[in-house]
Amino acid sequence: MEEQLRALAGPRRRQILELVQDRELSAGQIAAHFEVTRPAISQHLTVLKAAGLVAERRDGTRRMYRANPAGLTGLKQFIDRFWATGLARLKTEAEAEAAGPGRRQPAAGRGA
Amino acid sequence: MEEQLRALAGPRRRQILELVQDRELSAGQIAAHFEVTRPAISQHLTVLKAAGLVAERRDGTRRMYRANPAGLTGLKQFIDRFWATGLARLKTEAEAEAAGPGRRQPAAGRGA
DNA sequence: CTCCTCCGTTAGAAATATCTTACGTTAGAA
DNA sequence: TTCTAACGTAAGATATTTCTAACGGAGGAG
Repeated sequence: MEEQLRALAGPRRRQILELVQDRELSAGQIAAHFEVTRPAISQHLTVLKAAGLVAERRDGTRRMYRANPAGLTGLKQFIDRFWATGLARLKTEAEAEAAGPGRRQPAAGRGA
Repeated sequence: MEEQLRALAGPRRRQILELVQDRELSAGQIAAHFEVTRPAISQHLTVLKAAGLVAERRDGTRRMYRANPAGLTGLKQFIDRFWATGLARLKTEAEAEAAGPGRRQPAAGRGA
């Protein structure tokens, strides 16, 4: 998950990912969308591939890339878990607040 | 979202986030869990706070921190959207494959 | 008031990321 | 084979990140 976060942290790589999200493009086609040099894009593609966020397919002398949603599995789980835990805590606190801001021992929690 | 991704990309900051996910801790208590110096932790907390991933509360001379799940909203949406789009594409391709690997014009899609 | 604790901020060193230029490799056309 | 197109890789410059050491301010105890 470390690799995926670091890969996504770069804005250029997120843009690349958007490009190949719903279509397959060659390295050259991807590079044509940006103002940086082609080797720079190639390096970004290497990082994305290492993180499992894009899949590579060879077609003669070209290399075709497309997004690989499965590579996001770990990160998605991390965020979902965090999100769920946080919401649960907020809910608990809201209930405690509703039960009585001054009380110290609200009547052993029956939610809603 | 840029800020949140860069904040999460550092392993140390993810560990901090885990620590304050379900309890509130002071800066000093957080620092005590790591082997780096206290100012380093303070800087990480500044980054996390700027990204909206933690909330700060003052208690006398101390500063208490806890995770703020709402700060993940944008990133969660980004990942969920990406995930959904990718799964939809995979599903479409699987159906096309099932309809006939050699065919060029499968009989206008009736799913499953 | 003085003293002490807790913490953020600054300055600077070391590691890392991102880009450009130059080069090497592979696949197909002539 | 020779030539060309499409890419990846290596080397090096510059910017950014992450840490440590030193310092400064705010809040309570005596």
